[in-house]
Amino acid sequence: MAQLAFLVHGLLAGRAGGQDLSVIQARLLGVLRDRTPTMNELARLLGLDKSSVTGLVDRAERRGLVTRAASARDRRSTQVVLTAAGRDLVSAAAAGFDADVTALLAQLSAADRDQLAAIVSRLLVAHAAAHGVDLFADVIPPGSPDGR
Amino acid sequence: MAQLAFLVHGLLAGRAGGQDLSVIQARLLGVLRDRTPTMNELARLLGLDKSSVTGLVDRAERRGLVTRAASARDRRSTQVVLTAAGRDLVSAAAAGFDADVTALLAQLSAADRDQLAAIVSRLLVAHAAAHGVDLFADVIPPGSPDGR
DNA sequence: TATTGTTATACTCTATAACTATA
DNA sequence: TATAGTTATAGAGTATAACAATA
Repeated sequence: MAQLAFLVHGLLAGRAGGQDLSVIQARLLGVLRDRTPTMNELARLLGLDKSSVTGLVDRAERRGLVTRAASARDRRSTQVVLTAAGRDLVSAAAAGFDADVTALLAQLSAADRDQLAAIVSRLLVAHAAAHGVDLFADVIPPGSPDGR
Repeated sequence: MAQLAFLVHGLLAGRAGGQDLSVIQARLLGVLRDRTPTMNELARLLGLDKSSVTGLVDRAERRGLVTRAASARDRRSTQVVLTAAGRDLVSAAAAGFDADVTALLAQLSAADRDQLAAIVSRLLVAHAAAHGVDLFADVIPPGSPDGR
């Protein structure tokens, strides 16, 4: 299991790196694909301290991948928004990662592939049920909106 | 697959962190459990630049987890050796990780567990065969000498 | 000349603590 | 007072380039 985890993690890191992104930068952009959270929410989503998020967003903004926008409702808050360039980058990384996983699974028989998908799905559901509810709903790594 | 990879990776990071180890420090100690490689070999095993390994070993040595020993055959070389304290630490982390994986898999039926083990094993073998030979033999994360 | 390891340097990533502005 | 975000600071982890010692 650990070997598999390292392998898949390595595929992700490789595809992120192909776009000159670290894994955490890729996760940041991935989270922003369907949300415009505040800095605080981003810290919770990524499991980081808010000061870490400041630096993370600073570097992404410097590269033109995200922008900060003033919040309308609370003048203390800042919303982080993905730019078109950022969206292109994360989409390319996600597509590559999906292709990698597909290629990896292609080495199994169709029956094995189906079995694996079913068992892994049961495992994740059981784990989510055993621990808090949506442990995963908000921490989806880029390239896996469909759970693949 | 990505969710599972993140989950297992998180278990590993948590158990390493429980011993005040980063994942890379845990991998360093894990690699040293059955080897006394040179700095150069360590760089290859961990996939890092040799200058990165210098810093990694410096910090581990400062904590008394590893020692540097002059190589007998080549006076340019340094061999890195796990101390008793380092061995205790990595063993504790490995045992905890194994327990976590066992607990995770316990949520599946025995039949699913067997199926999963068989399929993952086939997947890793197929991947290793498709890419260079022992891609994994030398990059075993701590806690998984048995591939579990 | 080539190789082993370290050093100098620079950057990313992370956290804690102190601070500013707003609520 | 409490919260949102930034800044100051410190440290781990990483790489590139230059270096010393040895082969």
